[in-house]
Amino acid sequence: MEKTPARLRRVPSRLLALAAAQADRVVSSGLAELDARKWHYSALVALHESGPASQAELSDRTGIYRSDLVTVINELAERGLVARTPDPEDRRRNVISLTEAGRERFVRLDEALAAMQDELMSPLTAAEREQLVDLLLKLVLPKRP
Amino acid sequence: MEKTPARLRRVPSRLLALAAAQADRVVSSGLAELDARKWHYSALVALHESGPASQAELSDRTGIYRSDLVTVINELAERGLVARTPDPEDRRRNVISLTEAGRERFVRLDEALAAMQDELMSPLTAAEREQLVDLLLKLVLPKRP
DNA sequence: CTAATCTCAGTGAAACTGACATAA
DNA sequence: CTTATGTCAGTTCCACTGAGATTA
Repeated sequence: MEKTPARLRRVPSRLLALAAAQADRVVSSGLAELDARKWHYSALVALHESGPASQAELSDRTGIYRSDLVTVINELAERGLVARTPDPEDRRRNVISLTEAGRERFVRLDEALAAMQDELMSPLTAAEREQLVDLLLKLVLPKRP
Repeated sequence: MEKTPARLRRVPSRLLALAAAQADRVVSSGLAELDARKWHYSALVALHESGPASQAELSDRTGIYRSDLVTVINELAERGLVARTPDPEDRRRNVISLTEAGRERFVRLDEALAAMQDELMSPLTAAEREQLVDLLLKLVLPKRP
């Protein structure tokens, strides 16, 4: 990958893919050491921030597909981090809620995640990091008419 | 994905993943309409810019794994865009070279790719696009002491 | 002997899609 | 009737590993 053709070097989509892959490696391997995965963290954050929710609602909040969410919740429940209880008001639904262990887990993962972000952003100054985040947000956010 | 938890909203690794996925969708689907894939383009660029090469060398220049490169070259050769000829000087090697059709193809894809980059960077001004590219390069480039 | 090159087979994860039973 | 929910099965693609055959 060293003699990258000049024409490719500044292609945005390629740079985004490279940077994302790099970031993903750091984060995924960091979380793996803690017996967790990205989606575990996403789900825990959503539950921590907005409280118990149905799986469909969680899917909305995290961007995880409903079908994949089943597995994530299974894994979190196995570890005793969330509880899955039927919703008495709508018997199609499960209500997913954080357990006490889940709350502690969230704090632990949150710290670890912050450290990983620092690590992978280390080539940038604080101002540059903010710039990058702002630019990415502009790219990612749905356009407003 | 609308009520994203505040804590997740500005996490760099997440934003990179989202932006990269978005870019990848645009580019992949755009190339698919032209019966091509990202790697096809990468290989064609490398060949166009630095001339014929062994597969190992191409792997270095494009970042495509040697094992995956086999398939890419197969696909390009099927379409008559590259020629795979044994290297007389080292009979372990294949020399991959662009055909005339490959050169034309490259030009076509190059134009299409540029248009797609414009499309996906459309939320940003020209200055912002440069900023973003520079920041990503800093993130991605191997550190020099 | 070892090392490099190409090839093939296969793994593991991510990002989907489709279909189904149950219940509203 | 239709729609929503949770679940399961399965597809496609990517990034990567490992091993074997050939040749240096």
